[in-house]
Amino acid sequence: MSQPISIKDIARKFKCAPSTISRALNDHPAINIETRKTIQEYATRIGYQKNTISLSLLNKQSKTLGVILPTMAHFHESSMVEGMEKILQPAGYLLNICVTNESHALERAYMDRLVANRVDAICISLSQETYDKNRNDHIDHAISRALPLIFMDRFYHAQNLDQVITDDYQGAFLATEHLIQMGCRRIAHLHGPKGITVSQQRFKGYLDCLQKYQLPFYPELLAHVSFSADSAVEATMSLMDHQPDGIFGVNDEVCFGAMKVIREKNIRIPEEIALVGFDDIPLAQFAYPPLSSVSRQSRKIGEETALLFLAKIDGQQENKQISLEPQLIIRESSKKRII
Amino acid sequence: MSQPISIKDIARKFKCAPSTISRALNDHPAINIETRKTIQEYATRIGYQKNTISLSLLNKQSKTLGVILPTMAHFHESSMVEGMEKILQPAGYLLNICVTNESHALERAYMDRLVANRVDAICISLSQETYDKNRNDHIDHAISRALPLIFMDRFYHAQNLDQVITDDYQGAFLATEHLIQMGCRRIAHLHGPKGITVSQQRFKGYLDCLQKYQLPFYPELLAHVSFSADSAVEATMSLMDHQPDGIFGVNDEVCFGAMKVIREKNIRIPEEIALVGFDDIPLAQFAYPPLSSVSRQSRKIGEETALLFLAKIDGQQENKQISLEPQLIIRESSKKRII
DNA sequence: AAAAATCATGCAAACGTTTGCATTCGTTTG
DNA sequence: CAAACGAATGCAAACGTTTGCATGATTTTT
Repeated sequence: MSQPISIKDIARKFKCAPSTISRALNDHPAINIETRKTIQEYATRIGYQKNTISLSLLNKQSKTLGVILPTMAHFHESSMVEGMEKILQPAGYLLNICVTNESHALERAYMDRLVANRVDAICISLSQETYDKNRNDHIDHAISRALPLIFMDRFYHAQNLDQVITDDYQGAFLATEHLIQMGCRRIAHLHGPKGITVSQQRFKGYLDCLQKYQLPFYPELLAHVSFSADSAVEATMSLMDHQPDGIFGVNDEVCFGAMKVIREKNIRIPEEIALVGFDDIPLAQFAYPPLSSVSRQSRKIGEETALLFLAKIDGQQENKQISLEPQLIIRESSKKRII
Repeated sequence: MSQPISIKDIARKFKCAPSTISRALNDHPAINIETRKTIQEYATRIGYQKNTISLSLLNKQSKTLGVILPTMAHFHESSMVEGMEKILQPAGYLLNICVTNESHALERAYMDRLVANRVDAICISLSQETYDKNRNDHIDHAISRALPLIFMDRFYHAQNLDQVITDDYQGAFLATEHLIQMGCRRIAHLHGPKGITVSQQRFKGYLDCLQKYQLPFYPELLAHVSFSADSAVEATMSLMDHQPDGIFGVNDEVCFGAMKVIREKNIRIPEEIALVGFDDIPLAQFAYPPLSSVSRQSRKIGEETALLFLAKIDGQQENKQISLEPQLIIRESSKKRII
């Protein structure tokens, strides 16, 4: 494997100092304009490519961001990444993307690696295990080394840190309220994985909304699922024994699972059971019937995170908490009456 | 922002040479066992983290892979990434993920940046524009600098390069054959974006299968879509004028779009029109009716790509072309008769 | 007691690039 | 003619780590 060409190689060719080559390539006015041209031409011709590693070492910045995500399988996460790239590519940043698979150990390992790699910041969506075990040493560690750390998507309890999240509580409240307004009185909830803040917040929004409208909360109308459609099948079956007239799902995928079960039981949607999901994935409107959902502007979370980072390295001192407003998108799956 | 602690800082503390610290931290037997322990303890206590950048510079390897993708929005791509991570994380590699949005210019820019960053290899899924414009200089350039380059998912015409792809042709053939065996005689095809090899291969598989079974190809039963469900709506409407009795979609999303149109026209699936998609996304089985699809083992593409890379840096010389066998998953959407 | 072996540590170069401060010219100015 | 100036280039240090070789100190062997 041939070594890449370095500035020193070029210097040897021109019988001059590496500093001259460096300046010539950077169009430094101190270098004779003719010399500059000649060197630049030669460099492009032989395909010289600057070694950014040495630059990172020198300037103590890698122009790279670490991104730690629990998973990438859902539309939500990949949209966030796309949003980040959209802002950060023009700014010259690369992304180191790490998928923890909700494992605390992996999250830790990746965190260490990113720190060792001297990324300019870490954007993290905490893993479920980190919540469960409540082990935050790696987080505190990162904070203590003054490495910009931005919590993305999933809330971290500590006050006053940089966070970009959606108001899940508000979104869940909107969804539940809508079902109530459509006439539902026995609203079931497909509850996300325990311990995950996202699940808890959505459950809380659902609960508080029931209370506001003085509807009782029936524990038998609660079923736990993971975030997959698959997991919703069994959960929904168990719900069916208790005659719900509406279902609020922790995300759209589980609603797809629920709808399948409901259809197979020949129960009509939305007449007998209305449904609202969360995330507004692109396929939501192609469900049968089209699925109402709460959009949380996944792409925008990524964009805002990127912008927050840029502001931060631009000298902005105070930490910022950005909460994006969710939007209720109403489709057939919840239209029990004309609105 | 406090500077991270370096080996030199520790050396100063212990009034010894940096080399001693380095060896101590790496558990080098030449260093007194007691000294080693003391230094290691001190290092962990003050939170020393090795600077991998300097190591990369020294060892001429960054332990990082560049991954260039046209998009991340689909299950297929994020699964590939997850597959890569699964293999590469234990091997100590990080991923630099770049989304080109199918733009040639961005692909070029990212390529340069990754080369400048001295990634150990680049895994690329070519952008549509690169195919369209047939501009491969950046590719040839990378190849000429002996940087391991692995084509992932999308085929590159040059022979004898490293490639990990699915046999799209074969998958399309299987899907079409299945529709024929189910009794379809007027099979429409929702053709993917022009110029993309994936689209072309699937179209070719469809065509050749029709021919094998001596069925005529009706140009009016061809409609072009992007990869989104949305784009399939209009396309399917236009098809409906020509009474297809089966549809083979370039991916699952477009089939969701098609199914919505068909349902709204009160045409029965699969009795009047049978459908088969491609990718076998997790929601396919939750379509109404459950969608038959060709699985292309997205995750496995990522895993194989990672393994190919590992073999490569392990000294394997010859290039390898890996083609993964697609699998037809039969569900309700195509079951016109009992099988 | 001298030679040899063992142990622990230090020196310095290397990786590729940038940059403040010389240095070496040749030219202009008083 | 000397002093000052300007242009073009070179020197060397710096970033953080590793590693072959040398050095010095102690112990073992003959």
